Amino acid sequence: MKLSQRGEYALRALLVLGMNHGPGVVRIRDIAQQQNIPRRFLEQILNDLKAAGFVVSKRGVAGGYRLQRGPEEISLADIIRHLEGPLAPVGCVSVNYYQRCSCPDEGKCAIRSVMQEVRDAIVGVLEGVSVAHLCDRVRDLQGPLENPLDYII
Amino acid sequence: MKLSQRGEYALRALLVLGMNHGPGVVRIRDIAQQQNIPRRFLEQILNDLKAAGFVVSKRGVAGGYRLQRGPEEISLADIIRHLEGPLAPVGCVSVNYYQRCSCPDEGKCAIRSVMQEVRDAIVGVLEGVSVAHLCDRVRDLQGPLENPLDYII
DNA sequence: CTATACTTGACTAAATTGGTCGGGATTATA
DNA sequence: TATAATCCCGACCAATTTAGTCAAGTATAG
Repeated sequence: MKLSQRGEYALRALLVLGMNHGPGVVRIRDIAQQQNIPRRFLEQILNDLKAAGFVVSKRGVAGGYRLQRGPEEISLADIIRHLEGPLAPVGCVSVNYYQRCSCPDEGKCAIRSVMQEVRDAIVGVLEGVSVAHLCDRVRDLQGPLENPLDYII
Repeated sequence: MKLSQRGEYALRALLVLGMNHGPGVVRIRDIAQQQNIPRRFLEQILNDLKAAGFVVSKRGVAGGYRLQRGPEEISLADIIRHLEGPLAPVGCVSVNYYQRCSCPDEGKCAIRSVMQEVRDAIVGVLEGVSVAHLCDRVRDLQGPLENPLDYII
């Protein structure tokens, strides 16, 4: 698993939406400014996240984005799988994006058995962290803030 | 961490060299045939592994390759780091290939803290497995063989 | 009506991936 | 010493991915 720039931007955007979760909606422009993400690129990314059902949008003047489900219900594993494809280091140990490899017998492939362990280790971490958890970490890491709107991500 | 085709070929080649470790030397051609790797491509890869000090070569008629150090002394982490760069999913949590990211304070970045855990999980597995361990796994997975030269990788 | 925001799809430059190829240097052995 | 086998080295190439940009369209609050 490797996180591309696009993937990192997506996580940051979702985290902002998580921190501001509620009935209202956050503008692309604000996310882009706060997180220093090229605006046009972020448009593309959020559009993709919308198509995938992670966020919903509202158009027009007071428009913007909001998480579709609650932040507790979105795991980093889900997000990254959608953005980057397999979490596993090789296709032949991926559960969601399995791809047979060229070795004659996968059951007896030593390299595969190690990669299996790597996959499990990665997935173990990422399945266990939701957007809500991420928000908690933001609060923990930053301690008590003077101005509660000053959080950094 | 994602393993490219090149990386997988390299691991397979090193595993073959591990299985045949001794004073002698193994020809590129044999490795390529046994593992179904394009010969010219494998030349390139082994050359790289040689420059990195994982293997040594002998030129001329009875030439070939052999591991430079003992198979117990080469960890998969070392190999993959050399072939693919950082094991970490993002540069800002990589120990050996650290790269500062754009967030204002890494110490307070929630995403980074998760990626740190992912990195540790990956490294934990790969540091713990050497080429010798891989060879053991090959033998374990394949059980008692009729012909001891018939092992598959 | 109009300014603001999201929407859609095309486009692009640069880097990475997965190789191929030609020819040169070295060496065991006949 | 000739020669065939083997490694060595650098250039080259096509396809894919990555990180964006851009233009023009659609919806909507005020």
